[in-house]
Amino acid sequence: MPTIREVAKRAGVSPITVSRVVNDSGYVSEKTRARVEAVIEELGYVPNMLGPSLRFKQTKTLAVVITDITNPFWTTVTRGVEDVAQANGYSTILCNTDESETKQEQYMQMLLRRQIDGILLVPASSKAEPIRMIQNQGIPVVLLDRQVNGIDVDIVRADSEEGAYRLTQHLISLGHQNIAMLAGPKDVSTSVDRVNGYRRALEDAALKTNIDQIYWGNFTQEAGYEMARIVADLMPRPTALFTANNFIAIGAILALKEKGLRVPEDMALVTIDDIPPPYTLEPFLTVATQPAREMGQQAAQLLFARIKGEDNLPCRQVVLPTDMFIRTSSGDCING
Amino acid sequence: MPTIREVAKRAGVSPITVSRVVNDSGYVSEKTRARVEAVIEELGYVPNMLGPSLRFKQTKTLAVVITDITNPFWTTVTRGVEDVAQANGYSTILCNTDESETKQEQYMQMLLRRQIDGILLVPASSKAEPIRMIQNQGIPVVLLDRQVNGIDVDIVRADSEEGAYRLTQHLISLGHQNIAMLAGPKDVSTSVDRVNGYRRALEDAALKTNIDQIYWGNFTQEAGYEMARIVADLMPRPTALFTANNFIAIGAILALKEKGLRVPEDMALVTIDDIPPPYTLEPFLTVATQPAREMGQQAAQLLFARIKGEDNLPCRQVVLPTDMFIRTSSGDCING
DNA sequence: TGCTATTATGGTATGCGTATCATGGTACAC
DNA sequence: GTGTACCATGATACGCATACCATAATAGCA
Repeated sequence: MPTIREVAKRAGVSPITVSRVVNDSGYVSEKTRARVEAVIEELGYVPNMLGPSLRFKQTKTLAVVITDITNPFWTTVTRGVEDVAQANGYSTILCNTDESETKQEQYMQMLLRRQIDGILLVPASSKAEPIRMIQNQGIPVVLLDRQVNGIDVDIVRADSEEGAYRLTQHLISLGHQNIAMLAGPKDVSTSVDRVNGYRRALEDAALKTNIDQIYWGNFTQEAGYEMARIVADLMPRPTALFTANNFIAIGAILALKEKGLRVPEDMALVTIDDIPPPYTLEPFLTVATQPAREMGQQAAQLLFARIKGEDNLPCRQVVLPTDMFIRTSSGDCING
Repeated sequence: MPTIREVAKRAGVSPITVSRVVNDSGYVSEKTRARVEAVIEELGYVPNMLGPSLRFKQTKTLAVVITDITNPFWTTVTRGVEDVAQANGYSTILCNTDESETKQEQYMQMLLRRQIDGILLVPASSKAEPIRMIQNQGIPVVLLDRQVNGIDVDIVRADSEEGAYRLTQHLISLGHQNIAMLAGPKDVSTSVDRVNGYRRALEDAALKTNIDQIYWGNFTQEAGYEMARIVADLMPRPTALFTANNFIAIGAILALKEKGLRVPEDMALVTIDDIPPPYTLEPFLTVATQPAREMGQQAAQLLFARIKGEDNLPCRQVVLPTDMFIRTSSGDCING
């Protein structure tokens, strides 16, 4: 690995001249440029970023910290981030917390040591402290998808509340009066938002919201399975299910099937988040989807605004609309 | 962002003493340690890795370069890499090439500039040149999943040939004599391996391999759809399909359905790679799966061996067995 | 007491690219 | 000839943590 000095020596110029050739900055005569470029080629010189990074305190690196790297939703968000990062000459480091606070904390330490320029974070917990810690270090942060109370911070998220509202409204418009909600965790903002949207739709339709119709669980297939088994045995049994994400939906459908209940004939079903297209034989879920890639892009843009010095602006909240697709799982009008 | 010097000053010691406290190395009296730790806490000091990275030419960072970040197979491989990296105190940078040689090249440049310690690469092309370039820079590389001819390099992959052999054999054992293969690209080694396994099984069973029964395409749903449409119209129509991966399988099933053909009644089907569990309502594909996480782990271990100085050892090839799951898509014995 | 081993601390040099400032040359106008 | 603008190149210093060597104090032992 030759250094700029070796290249300079061989080309008979000073290191700074090589630097100018490499970065296409300042004045260099054509003759010198050609000679230097020849030597660079010959030695296979690649500049070492660490020098300038150390000197000028910027690594041109962002971090994206997500909660599940095997979930295409998050990796699609990450691609959105990369779109913008690359356009700005930045690279991204991707970190996977598995929803663990401890892992998140470890990654934060690592990222700070690496002098990362900014962090895009899907919080693994609803605690403000870890985020405050980063801010105290002077590192810009933008939250993705999940809100955290008690802290002033930029955030980009989808309008879960509105998406849930519309899905619920759709079920109501089909004639459903008894709709159960299989929700995610109580301490994740998107989960709460979806419950709120569901509630608001019921209230607007003057259907009494029965608190017992809301089942708090997890964003997993297993949780969906367990919750749906309970709902299936209720008397009277709800005629429709609102599941808070795609994994819950799949778990729920499995449980219903076991109970001999068909979707949508015996139980209509709507959900947030689609099954990734390459894995579905036939899209059948009526869903509200979150614009993953755009979320990543917008979040990265917000982050760059901060990095480039808009420190004093008040924190912004970007809320993107969901897309709704009415398919077969919600069934037809039950009164028709 | 305080530096070690500021901490040292405030604690009334030299920077090197602070370093010893932080890294728990050398001798430090209990009294001094306590004082330094208090100051570290007070100032929120986080060591800057860039200094030592620059000085000692190691960044404690690996890169994983994959071809599709939204494919859970690759991200699971990545988790395997992380398992091992973390245990060794290394971080990983994840790069996504989208199967593009240009993107791969750009990422390589970036990684070299960052003085990455080693690279785990899923080659976006079968060309040896990009890999040789990295090796020339003295950076250890281990290939993942795909072989590249004409170059001496470590590789970790699954035994696609054997997996394909067993799947084909299974179809033959069920009585199928006319089995079509919907393959991936001709220039990706895993694709070729799978075709070879299929051929070998047919030969061993003394079934004439008809070259026209092999359809080369892409590892995508669209390709699977197109190829299956052709096969469905053949006269005589094959009684079984071997699809080279899960996306091709799904595309093929869709096409067959359109043609009014049921799986497995009218057409048996086997494939390599499963549909990720959280997205299947019911696993029904008869598959040979590749041990993604283990592949990542083994590859990372190989890489660390190189990083830690086993430079002169000959290149190794780790071939992991596939797991076979016989489910409903391959159907029952057609002669029974 | 004198010797070595152990404990505790610090000074200096190092790695790499480039911002900043400085130097000197050429070309052109007046 | 002088002044000005531009072109071309270089010297120096900087950022941070730590390996290496040096120093010094104390403890242990004959």
